[in-house]
Amino acid sequence: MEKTYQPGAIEKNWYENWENKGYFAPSGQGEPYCIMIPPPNVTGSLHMGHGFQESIMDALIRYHRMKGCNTLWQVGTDHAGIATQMVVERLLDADGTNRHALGREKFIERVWEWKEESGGHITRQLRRLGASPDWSRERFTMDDGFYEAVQEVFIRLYQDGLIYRGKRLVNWDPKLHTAISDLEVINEEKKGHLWHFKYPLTDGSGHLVVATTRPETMLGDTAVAVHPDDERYAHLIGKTIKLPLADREIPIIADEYVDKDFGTGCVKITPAHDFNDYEMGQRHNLPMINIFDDNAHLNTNTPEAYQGMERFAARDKVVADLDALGLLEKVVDHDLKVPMGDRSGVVIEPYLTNQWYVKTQPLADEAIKAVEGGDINFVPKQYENMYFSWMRDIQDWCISRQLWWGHRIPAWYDDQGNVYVGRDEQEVRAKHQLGDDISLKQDEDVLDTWFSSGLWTFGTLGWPEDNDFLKTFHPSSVLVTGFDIIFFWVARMIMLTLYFKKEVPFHTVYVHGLVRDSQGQKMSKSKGNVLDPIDLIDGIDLESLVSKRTAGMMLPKLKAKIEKQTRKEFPEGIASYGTDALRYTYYSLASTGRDINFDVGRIEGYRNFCNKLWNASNYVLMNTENTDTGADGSTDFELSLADRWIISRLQEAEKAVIEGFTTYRLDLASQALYDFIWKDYCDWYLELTKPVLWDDNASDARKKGTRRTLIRVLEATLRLAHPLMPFITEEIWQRVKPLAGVEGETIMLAPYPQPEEAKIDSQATQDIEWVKEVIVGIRAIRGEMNISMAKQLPVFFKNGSTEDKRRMEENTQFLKKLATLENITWLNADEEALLSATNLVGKLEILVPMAGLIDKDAELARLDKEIGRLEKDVQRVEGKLGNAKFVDKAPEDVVQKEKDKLAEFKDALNKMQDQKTKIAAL
RNA sequence: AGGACCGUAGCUCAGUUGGUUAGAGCGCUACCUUGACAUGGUAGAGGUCGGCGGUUCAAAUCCGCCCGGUCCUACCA
Repeated sequence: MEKTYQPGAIEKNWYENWENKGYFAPSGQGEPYCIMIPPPNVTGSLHMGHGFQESIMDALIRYHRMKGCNTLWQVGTDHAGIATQMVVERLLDADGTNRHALGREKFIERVWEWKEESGGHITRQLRRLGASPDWSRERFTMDDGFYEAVQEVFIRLYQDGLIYRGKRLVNWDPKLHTAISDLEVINEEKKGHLWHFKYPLTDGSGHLVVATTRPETMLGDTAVAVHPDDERYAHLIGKTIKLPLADREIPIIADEYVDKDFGTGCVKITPAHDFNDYEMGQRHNLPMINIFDDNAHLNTNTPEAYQGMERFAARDKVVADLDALGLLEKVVDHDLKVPMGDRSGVVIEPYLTNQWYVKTQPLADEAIKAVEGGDINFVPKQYENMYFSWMRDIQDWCISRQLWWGHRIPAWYDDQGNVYVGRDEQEVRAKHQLGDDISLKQDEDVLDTWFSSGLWTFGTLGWPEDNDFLKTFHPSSVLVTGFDIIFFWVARMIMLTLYFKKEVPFHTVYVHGLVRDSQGQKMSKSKGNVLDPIDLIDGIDLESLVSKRTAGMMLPKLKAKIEKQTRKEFPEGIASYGTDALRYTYYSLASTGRDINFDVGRIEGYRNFCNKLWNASNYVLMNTENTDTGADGSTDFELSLADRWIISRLQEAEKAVIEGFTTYRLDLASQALYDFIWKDYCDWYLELTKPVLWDDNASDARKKGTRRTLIRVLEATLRLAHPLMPFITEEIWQRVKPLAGVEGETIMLAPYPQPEEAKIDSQATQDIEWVKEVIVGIRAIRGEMNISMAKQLPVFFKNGSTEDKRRMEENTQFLKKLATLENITWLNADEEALLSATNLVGKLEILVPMAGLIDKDAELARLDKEIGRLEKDVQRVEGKLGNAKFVDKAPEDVVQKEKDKLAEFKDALNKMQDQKTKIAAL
């Protein structure tokens, strides 16, 4: 084996081997276990959040596969309507053309071309993470088969009266020229103004003052509203306003929505350009005057002077014009939230358009019941509240998008504007007896991408066709996802799946946190704090990292800042840590749904952990290869105390890791495994094997027992660790398996370890704990007295029990080797010891003679420290026991424990004080 | 405004149904190249568990209030 662990050298080979051999496919046997990947955006590349999510899924999948489940991990990507269309439009732009010049058909061809070239990027990266999905079943939301499912769902929902078309106010993106959902609108806090305008009353009796943050919309005002109980304005209700500039007469109405205490208490109402005003407009039957075109430029419903103006230019002009008329009362600074398009970054307009909607209430009712009734469980549980609160206040879902890339809506219109929904034009004609003389035109719009991803769990399995895969793997077992798409996706999957499949899409939703940088900042390109998981795996030099982080940066100032920050944080660039270390870091931080702050210091620690495992395995192989390890099943071996102990500890480690998997606490699983490998197996057990293997007098049976245990515990540990660190465990396991008497082509398909109660040996555990305490006690004296580890010491044991004596006799060789002892002498009660430095293991005194080794003052200082500590302990416990209430009310065993403790502390204190007296008298 | 989550060592994080001396990794200090590993070993320093109250024999843990942070939802035009 290589002297140090070299991840790059093994990962690629093993991955190709696994994939080529088809190990990722379901076995066809055992209990079904299925995860559907949340389809990453096809335009995307793998970021830290994906890395985290995929690593979690892969661990769960590998764990269940090894447990013998019929395991399917279905992978795929999402066509991402807006994002993909934007990417390709940018390419066209660079070529000096655009989609309109190309035409719809050619444009879509171009998108497909692009998808073929670039769409594999993210799946290639997924492979680098060691992900083990069934690649043969990879799906894309625009696949033919999937399209059938999407179409079917649309048609059935339409037939069932759950899809309708309507003219409503939507979130309009004036740059992308499409409706977008509420969830794609980000409300940003902005500093703005509140303009106060005087609106003259028609009867000439004066004016009232309205306040607005959006002056340009006044051109579309169709009322002014006041609160019905507002005495200041009661006399105005029913009168009318002469709307300036637009020169229209509009009513003054009363509505409880108005807040008397805000601004002047008078609100201008623009039903076509504000969601609240829209509702008020409906309540009062107000006309809706749309003042914008698709670009949010002013249209012909506005006075000629404004027509064609861009919305913000129009704002300035409205303000100036009103000011010129003496109608601008004042302008005050005002903080407000501005709706911004998530993708386009421009201000979103509430805009009246014809759109398709899903009537969500009936679907939501069922979806709520599924979670309330426990058919679906969220982990952690608190996310259920988030889900409920959204579901209970759900709005109808606008599913049409004015894009070209996506699932085109299967609806046709005749010249009269009648709409016909069906699979294709022929079907529509046949069904509605429309002759060839009637021209039909398909709806230009496509469906919201989330409409198709809502069918992901069953659509990917071949629905509407009813096949074996669908029967076996649906509902899926668990959905692993971030909380940020619970509304976008999780909720919609639950609604649509319940409606069409009459069953839930998944039983458990495991919600993980967001990956942030080590400071808790969100990773973003503009902050320049993005880490690429692949760079953590392969490493990257500083210059490449800097140019990567600043690529495409337009602002020189920002670019310089990011460069500086990057050079400071990674002066040496990023080292190559390997996939397993990256994955382990994710797991160690994957506690209950909270965000994780990714600190490069952690990954370095886990790279070291991989190296530790590598080198420990090297030691094991060196000592077992070409020897008899009992691989043939022979039983002529004998287990040492250390062997029994490590086997026992292995059972407990297995329990803890399995517990971590079943409760989705991969941080606890990884911690338990880490501690077992490093602290139990490497720090103690490997050291404890040396006195046996290197002892010429040890029996063959005992040596064989030790070698057998070394290799078998390692073999089981590798299987235990495999779901978390697939590559290194496979590499080592291949060498270990013949020596452990294990068959199998790959660790991936080897059985997962099962703890056996019978192998838990508390006697061995207690004995080894004693051995460890003795060794640590001696080392502590050595460490504090600056005695070299190389110096062999004589030690004396005094005041020990018969149990101590037995343990000493049985473990002399362990103690001598691990504490570097010259000899151990047991002193009977009546024997006087040499003047010594002392440590206690229970009542047993461990004595290291001072002669020539230990300075009197140093030992006195050490004793003082120890005595001080014990005095505090005694004081604390005495205080507790002196409290009558504690003694009366606390449970018996707790009180007894305190009493035992006190006795122990007092005994230790006495012994230490005696020592001090003796040494001080010197 | 409402809600959720978080605040534990210099940093990143664990801490189960309240009950040993509150733990880990990184970093730090001292010593050590000993025959798996310096990506290592041994020993050690470092915490009034955000603050104040309360419940309890006993609170990092349960309850209330406050402070600080993150996020979500809804927003007053």
